[in-house]
Amino acid sequence: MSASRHDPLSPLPSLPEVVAPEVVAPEVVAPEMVAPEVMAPEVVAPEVAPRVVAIMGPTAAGKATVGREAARRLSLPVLVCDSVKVYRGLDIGSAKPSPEQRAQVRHELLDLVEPHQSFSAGDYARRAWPLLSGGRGLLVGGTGFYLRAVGWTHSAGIPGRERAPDDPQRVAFEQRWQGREREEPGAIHRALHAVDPSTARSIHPHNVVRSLRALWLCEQGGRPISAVQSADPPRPRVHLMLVVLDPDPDTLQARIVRRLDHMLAMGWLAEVEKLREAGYDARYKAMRSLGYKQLLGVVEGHCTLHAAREQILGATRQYARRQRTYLRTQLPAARTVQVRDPQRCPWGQIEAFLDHATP
RNA sequence: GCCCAGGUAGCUCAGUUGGUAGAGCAGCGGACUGAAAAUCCGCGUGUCGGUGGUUCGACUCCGCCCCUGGGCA
Repeated sequence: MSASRHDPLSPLPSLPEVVAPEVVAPEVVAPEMVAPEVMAPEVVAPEVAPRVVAIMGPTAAGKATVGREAARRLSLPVLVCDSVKVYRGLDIGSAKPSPEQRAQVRHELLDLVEPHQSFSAGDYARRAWPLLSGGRGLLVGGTGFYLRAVGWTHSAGIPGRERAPDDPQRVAFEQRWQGREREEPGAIHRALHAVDPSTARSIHPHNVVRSLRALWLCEQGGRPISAVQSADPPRPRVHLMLVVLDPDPDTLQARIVRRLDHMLAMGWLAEVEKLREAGYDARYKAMRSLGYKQLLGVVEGHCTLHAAREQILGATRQYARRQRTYLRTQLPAARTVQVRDPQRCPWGQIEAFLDHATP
């Protein structure tokens, strides 16, 4: 079971905290054991892996404020880890830092692409790695999946993984299969089961997005993706300290409501109108982000602003819950601390972690 | 005051000829290998408005009362 948490090979490992120079890291695969194209080119030896503090947490937890304070204390730029803030023009709804805040503290990994462009976790990781070359890094954001892409190598050597979602060949492949799925529901998952039973078993048959993704990877790799993955399991590439901002539920709910109303007062709806006038509608993934999708409905006259506000609130709570689950279960950092009160961040621990073993 | 239509899960509503209830949304939990603010999965005891009656048995039939719409005065 490649993607199953029951497979002992599958859980993400984290780097050992102390690495003596003579110890050979178990994660580093001997070159003669694998074909060159399967080797992850970016594998780093543990002793030179960057030390990264990631301030993560559910939406509206107050990450940005803590992140800026951390940046000042640690003299590091904020590397924003957020899958919506990478889009230009999605400013108010994604709660991007203001120009004043950007003038005070350096922010990176914002405004990387236009809303019609595709952008993946891999793209994000490739942009983030050069910014860690100093050996220390501060990531701040809510997209755990992007942090995972930065912190661990994944499935090196699969040709398809480098192809963007809007690659013509990939688009043709997906359209062909989606057509078949419409005629014959379940066709994609059955096809996946035929070529890669163990991956198919780890994906629910109704999850067409992931089934299709896996099928594409099998097709591109010319063999089951589960085989590729077990030959090349994830390896940690940074020393990660995870600081999870996790306010109590009532506080978070109140903050979510307050922040949404603030965004609306700042002109979020006008921002969506402007984007739509520029041709960006629900066809584009960026515009299906939380809140943008609902406000697009208002702009197009399908629903009232009042109704959209209620829907956004509900969707935001659900999203916050998913974030908390992800951070709790999917990111085995070398060290994890939970912070209930953003005023009481363990700065001493964070500084000690960053300084430890830094050349 | 009279007539009609309703009162069932937090909300909107189903409930066939009587056998003590179930959908959607909300809520809660979970999965996650470069589409992740996406995608997907799981979780349903609620004085069936109240009360008296008919019945072996009432959300269901009958009486009275209360509440909410609409209509007539």
